Amino acid sequence: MGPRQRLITTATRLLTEQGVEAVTLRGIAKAAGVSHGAPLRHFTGRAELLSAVAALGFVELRERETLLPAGTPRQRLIAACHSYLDFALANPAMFELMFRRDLIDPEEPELITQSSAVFDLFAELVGDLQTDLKDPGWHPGTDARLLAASLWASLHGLAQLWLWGGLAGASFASSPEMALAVTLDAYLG
Amino acid sequence: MGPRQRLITTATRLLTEQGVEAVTLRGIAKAAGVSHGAPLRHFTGRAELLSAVAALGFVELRERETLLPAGTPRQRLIAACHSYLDFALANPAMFELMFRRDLIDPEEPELITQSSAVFDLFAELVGDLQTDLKDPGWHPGTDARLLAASLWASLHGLAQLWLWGGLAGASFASSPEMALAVTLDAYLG
DNA sequence: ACCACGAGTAGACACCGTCTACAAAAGTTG
DNA sequence: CAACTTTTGTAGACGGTGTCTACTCGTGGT
Repeated sequence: MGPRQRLITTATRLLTEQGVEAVTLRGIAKAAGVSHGAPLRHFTGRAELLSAVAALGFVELRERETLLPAGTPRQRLIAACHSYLDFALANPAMFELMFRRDLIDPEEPELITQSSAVFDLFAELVGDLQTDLKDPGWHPGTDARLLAASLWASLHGLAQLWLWGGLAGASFASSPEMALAVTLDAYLG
Repeated sequence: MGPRQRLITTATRLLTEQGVEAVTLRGIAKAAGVSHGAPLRHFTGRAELLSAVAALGFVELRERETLLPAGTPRQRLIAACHSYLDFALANPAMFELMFRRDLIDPEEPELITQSSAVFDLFAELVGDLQTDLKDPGWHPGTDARLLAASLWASLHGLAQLWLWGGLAGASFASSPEMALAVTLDAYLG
């Protein structure tokens, strides 16, 4: 494992263990046992390193959505929605980093590739349900990618607001599962 | 206007003009024409100042949702949803600050008060539609606040993902209005 | 006259990201 | 083998940031 990869894994560990505030360039260098300037030999700056970390987050998210249990298109889409929320709740720091424009570089090709792959997979599940013969009439007129974007945004907002904490005491009980059920009922009910 | 209020308005101006990255304690002090340490005479730290700014953001958001045109409960709820998205798109920096836990103090009483007020108002609109006699059968069994939280999360995710930019090229056309229409159709269709 | 207090200043400290000059190690090539 | 190049790492510096402390300067009250 080259030094570049070692820095990425060290940063990932630091991120999940100590949160997004701890992922500082000097902190990563210290945790990796190198001097504070060493990371800049392998990355043009902090944004590039953290972009690589965030890209791994999207990879992990996609793996979750790939390993869904078999079932009807409807069951698989519902499982994918749960997966998204589960991922965000299980990896709050990574989830935050993945959408923090000030920490990562949105133009990074690897990041665009991996995030697009997640969305494409999700849109595919939506399309599968739309064209399922045994489940007809589900949003027949709307573009699958537009529908997927809308549904994904709902899940994303749920995860974001839950992690934000503002709605915790106000509305949900002890987990966003209840609200997710309402959301899924609205789209799939 | 006391010095505390002047610092808040200066910070707000700096935020909307130059983005969330520009809202630094020293930058605010310079923009206000005082020395770099002066703000700490009126705020315990940066988080308290920015929390006051974010609280104003929630106040402005609530004003938007209060000044909705008259109409049926259904029309008013739809207008409120558009208002939320409009606010986020019109004030992207403020919207980002309002949900950045690392910049504000989520425990700040004023912040909790104002954000709760927005949610309460939104939940009231949801409740009005639920009990509207001319529009029966809309999610009759679910708690109004839970339903409001789910719907709000959908709007929030839409705004967040749009401002993030990842879905722009991928799915929406040139504005999130299309996706919002899909979302509203799912909940209210 | 005194003094307490609100408000501001200047300097220091510990971080941070980034840049530069330098050194060592590793691989490549004559 | 020797010389050279590339990779990798180091140490220091610079400007920026949030926060703390000591000090100053009015202003109003007793």
